[in-house]
Amino acid sequence: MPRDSWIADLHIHSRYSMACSRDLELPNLAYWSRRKGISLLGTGDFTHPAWFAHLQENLVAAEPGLFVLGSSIEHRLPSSLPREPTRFMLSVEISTIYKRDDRTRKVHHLIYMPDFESAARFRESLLRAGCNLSSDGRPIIGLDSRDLLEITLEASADAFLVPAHIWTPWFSALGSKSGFDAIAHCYADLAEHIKAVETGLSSDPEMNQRVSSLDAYQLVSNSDAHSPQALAREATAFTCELDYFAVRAALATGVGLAGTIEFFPEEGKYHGDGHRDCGINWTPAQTREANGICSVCGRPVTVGVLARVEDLADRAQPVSSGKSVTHLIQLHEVLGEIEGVGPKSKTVEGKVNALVAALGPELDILTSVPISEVAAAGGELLAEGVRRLRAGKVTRVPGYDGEYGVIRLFEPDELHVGGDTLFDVPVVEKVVPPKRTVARKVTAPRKPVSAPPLPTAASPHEPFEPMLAGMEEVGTGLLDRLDAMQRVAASAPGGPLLIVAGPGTGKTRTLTHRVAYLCAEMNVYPEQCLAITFTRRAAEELRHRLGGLLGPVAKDVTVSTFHALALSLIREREPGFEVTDLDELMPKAVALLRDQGMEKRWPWVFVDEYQDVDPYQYELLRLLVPPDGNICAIGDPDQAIYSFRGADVQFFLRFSHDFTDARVVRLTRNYRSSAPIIAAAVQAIAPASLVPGRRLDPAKVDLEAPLIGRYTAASAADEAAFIAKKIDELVGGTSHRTKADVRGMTGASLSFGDIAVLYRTDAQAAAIVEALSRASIPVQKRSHDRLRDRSSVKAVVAELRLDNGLTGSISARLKATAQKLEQWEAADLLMPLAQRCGNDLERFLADVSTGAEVDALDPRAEAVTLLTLHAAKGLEFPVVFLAGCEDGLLPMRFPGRPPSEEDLAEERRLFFVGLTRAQRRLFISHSVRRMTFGGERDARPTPFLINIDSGLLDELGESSPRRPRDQQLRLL
DNA sequence: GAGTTGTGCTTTTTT
DNA sequence: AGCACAACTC
Repeated sequence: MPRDSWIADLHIHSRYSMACSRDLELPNLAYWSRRKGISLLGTGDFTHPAWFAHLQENLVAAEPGLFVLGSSIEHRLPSSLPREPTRFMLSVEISTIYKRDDRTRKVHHLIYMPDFESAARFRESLLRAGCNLSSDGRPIIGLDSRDLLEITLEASADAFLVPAHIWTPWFSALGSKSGFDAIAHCYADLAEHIKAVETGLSSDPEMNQRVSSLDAYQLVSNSDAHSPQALAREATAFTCELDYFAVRAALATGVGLAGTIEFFPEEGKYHGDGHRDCGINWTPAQTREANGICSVCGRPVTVGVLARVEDLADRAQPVSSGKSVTHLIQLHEVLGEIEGVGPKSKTVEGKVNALVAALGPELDILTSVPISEVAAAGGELLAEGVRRLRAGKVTRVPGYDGEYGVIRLFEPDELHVGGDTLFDVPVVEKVVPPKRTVARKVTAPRKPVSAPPLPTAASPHEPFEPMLAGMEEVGTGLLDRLDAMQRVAASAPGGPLLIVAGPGTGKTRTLTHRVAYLCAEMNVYPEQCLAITFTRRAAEELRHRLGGLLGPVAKDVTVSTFHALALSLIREREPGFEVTDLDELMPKAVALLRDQGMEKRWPWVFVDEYQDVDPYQYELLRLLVPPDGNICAIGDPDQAIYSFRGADVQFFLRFSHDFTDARVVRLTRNYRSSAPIIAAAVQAIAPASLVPGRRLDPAKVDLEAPLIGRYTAASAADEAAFIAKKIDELVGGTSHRTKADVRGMTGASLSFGDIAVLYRTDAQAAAIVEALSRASIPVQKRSHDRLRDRSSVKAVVAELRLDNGLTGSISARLKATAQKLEQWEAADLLMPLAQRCGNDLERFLADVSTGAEVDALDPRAEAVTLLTLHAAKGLEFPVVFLAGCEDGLLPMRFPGRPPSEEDLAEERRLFFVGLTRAQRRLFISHSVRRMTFGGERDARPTPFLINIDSGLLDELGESSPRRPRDQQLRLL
């Protein structure tokens, strides 16, 4: 290292991070930095609320963008150390877990902020995106890396991001398990903002310099310390000014960046390949020879950093950047080896203290203190050890599969008492091939590596649907992509048509293809078609998919919710009608149509979810369609779950009676779920099915399909803990390495967004949110949050529209309105849109009303979805947890009020809906005790389980011990 | 005004 | 069930 350089360690953690020492508080960090010889330390963990407060309380501003400890720690330090206080820089490591291109990605990032205000903005953006920052100092969030970078850059123009330990297999940008093949892929269109990468403990610059795509980046090293003692075990040396902006510039250009202090890469936990549990420790060549399969357990070995580097390397030899590289092992490890005791022992601690008091900072002792002085203070053996260390003459046993490697300075017999043989034993030379570095003077910034164009995270990955070129051109093959019964339904002639579509049988697909078929091949005009749904979401989905099939003419099809349709019919007859009570809309529309005669504008009417129509909606349909008219109703009576708000499944069941000569088509081929899930669902609904001869046939045949997991919990908290643990396994571990559960996941992998937890009542959510948050698993309760967001946005917009006294740009008016209503979050959300609209209020109002605009402004983090069974209808997830499957909860029972047969049947349908949301994995859980109706009581599993063949269920453990009462009964 | 009786509670979408 | 609250009665 150049003499005038200073040392920075810009990746550490606080006491609030998982598996980190409780001693990680600012005074201790300052103390240990001084002992180690660090001038600049990252604070780590600034997104954590408690640590953020601790930082604000204890730090005072120093050089631009840097801070120092407000209180003095000089009294704790020996006088041998320079009296310069340690500077701090706001830093945090963030773990992103998300899905891109159908693969789960887990990438760690280091983020730096120049001031507390920017850091606070950054925290708020993450909170707004739905991230949980409280349970771990290193938060796990469901955002795409690219989106995280965007949020970073938005928080401050001076903020920057450095990909962390880029080679580790499980959690990094280039990791073999869940990363990318180039840094640029990871950050997509924002990749140019990445200037430096952290090489991590298991790789050193030489290894990185065999990968030409990394030439574009400065290489930095940090300790990733989980305890104060580990500070500066790796570090970066600078020669620039000691301030945030100079450091940022040095990391961007290399000017002022002197080099790095490194582990011998073999010491890293993931350097080599192997299996820790099987005792297999292989070189990449050995792994290749064994085809990657562990000779002990037969499973693929964990492929380490060295192999990954070789995979991506496009040079046989490294091309040096000219930066200094210093390989070290820590002083306490050197002393531990010499003394024959543990590196964390009291003996070693005492020796280190004495050496620091005599010679100064640990790093100086290891790198620059004259050997004679080391010998004088620490003895000949230590001096020889340090001499060998500085010469790189060490023995290396590589680390693998999470096991640290071992670096030794001496052979065991050299350390025997007597010491005579010490200098006679040949020293083991470096194992790595001699380097042939090419000197390079220029460190000017280079162009980032070119990467193939990537879909950005913002663009949804919609399934490809070919577009019909035009109305006149017959869409040959339009129906080719349907199965036999879907085709029968889609191409049926006019007249009443009822499609009984079981879950996952392609209901929307069939409906959209029918519309497209009629328009493209049967001379039906799109404007003659009316498609009615219950929810805006369903309407949007229908519109979108029709657009994909029909192209531009799709917009001529009227797609509307029942309520929107009612409103427009009323407005045509009573211009200027304002929206009063939502419940009034349907009756009023029906009354008007009844008085004024049938509405004949749409000769072709399509109704989604027909099993959920209520008497008014039914009446409206009768007024839109004559008994022999072209009505196509689609739905599934076994999914009728809305009787509590007036829906009546009888309308579905008597369709053929209401509409003459109705054709009935049944869709039974299920494309959604695995065979065991489908079998269980059919068995569960059978006793109360409203579909004669109910059947569902799995389209996928997978003999490996996992069974349905069943868990008996001791309490609601235990059930929630089970769900949290299982989710951690399913995503292959969130922080520490968990035993991954990859069953049923051929060719794909899982992330948080693929997982849903369903329950009967909203009250159940609290325990689950609590357990998942504690496990750092991001969660979102659907609908609730969104509704709140949307309503506050609406309030702001309504106020903005009303207040004519306000003048100036929309953004200025928005600001004023936000102040008035104290709706800061909503205003923040709308601000970019407002700025785009300038002074055009109409455009602003129109854009807001589409809703999609608002959604697009709010990049939501991927998260496990929590929702009620009712809210889950129409959705599907690769993994579903069905929680609280207990008698009394599902089916819901009110004490003292026995449920009617019809009530029970609807609860059973709710269970059926829940089961059929799952694609690949389904977990059913119930607790033996549960709080209900103000008291905790015993609970039995839902009686609906009785109908499911026990061979389909996989008992995942009974956490509750047999109750004492039962044991006593046995004894009697 | 104090005391009594009755009701609802879960699920939730729609301009 | 068991509580909160509204609508009764005296």
